[in-house]
Amino acid sequence: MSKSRRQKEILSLVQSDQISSQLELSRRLRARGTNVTQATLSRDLRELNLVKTAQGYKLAELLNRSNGSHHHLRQVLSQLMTEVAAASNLVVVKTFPGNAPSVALSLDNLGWKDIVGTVAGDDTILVVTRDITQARAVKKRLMELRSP
Amino acid sequence: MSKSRRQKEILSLVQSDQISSQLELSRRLRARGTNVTQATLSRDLRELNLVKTAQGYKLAELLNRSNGSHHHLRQVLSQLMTEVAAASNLVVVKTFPGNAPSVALSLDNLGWKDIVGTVAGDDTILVVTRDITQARAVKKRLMELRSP
DNA sequence: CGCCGTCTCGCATATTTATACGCTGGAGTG
DNA sequence: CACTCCAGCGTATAAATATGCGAGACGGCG
Repeated sequence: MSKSRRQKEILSLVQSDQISSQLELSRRLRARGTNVTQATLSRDLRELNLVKTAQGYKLAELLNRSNGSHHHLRQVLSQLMTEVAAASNLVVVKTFPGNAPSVALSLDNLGWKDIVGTVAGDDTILVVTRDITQARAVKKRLMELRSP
Repeated sequence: MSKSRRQKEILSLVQSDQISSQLELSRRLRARGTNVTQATLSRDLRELNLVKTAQGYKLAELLNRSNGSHHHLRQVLSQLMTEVAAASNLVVVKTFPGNAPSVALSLDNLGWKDIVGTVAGDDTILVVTRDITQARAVKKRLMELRSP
């Protein structure tokens, strides 16, 4: 069985089931008639850009969609935000240097309907809402997020 | 030093430098005055949702952006696409069952300017282009991608 | 105060992953 | 054909990661 065929099987296995070790993957493949050692799988996984997560191996390209568990977003947010202020219909979020882009992405992913969009610099994010009231509401919720 | 302070340091370290093992992370933290064992880091990394990639530990939420190396996208595409056909201004891409969403995402990420957008079902993707000519061109390039 | 219950963490170790090395088979070349 | 290369892989093992267990810290609560 060719390398490419094997890698296809790996991708489809990994996407249908939760595989959490290379040994397990090796067993599953054997059950399907493909016989490889863990060493080869280690190499395959790197080539396919699969990463190990708490929920098994995942395609790195897909991690955002499949897995946007809010818990982690909040975890990240609470760790990286340093200040939150409202100004007119904007909320200004300060972060540790360099982390604004990550935090902004997390904010986007929260899916809050009163967040119209975000713009991130290096350590500052502008969160755009529709009006002053929404800006205050967002600020409030972000503050609560910081110290649960 | 509190757990939360330590986790903040981990996030910022991991985002500024390339850290590829927990031992290395432990050393870097020690240099900054934070002293922890590998075991604790293993737990921290899971809580922070950091995954190990060939380029070091990365925030799972960010993997798309930081790391969209086209090589891997193409690898994924070539593995999962089974058929490509053009129809009017659309390109119809067939994939292995269940893989259409992944492939569609990869197609989006290619950044081809003649791809207006994609819609994915379970094993079929509609790729929308502006006209017949673009559809043919996209089809051609996708076919080449499949067998290099 | 004394007695839980809960967190957090280190230690030791089990488990998992990566890799150095060497073999093999097929492609390309003269 | 004979020869060289090299991708691909297994074996053995090194390296890295996860975890069972218990200790200490801290906050209620009677």
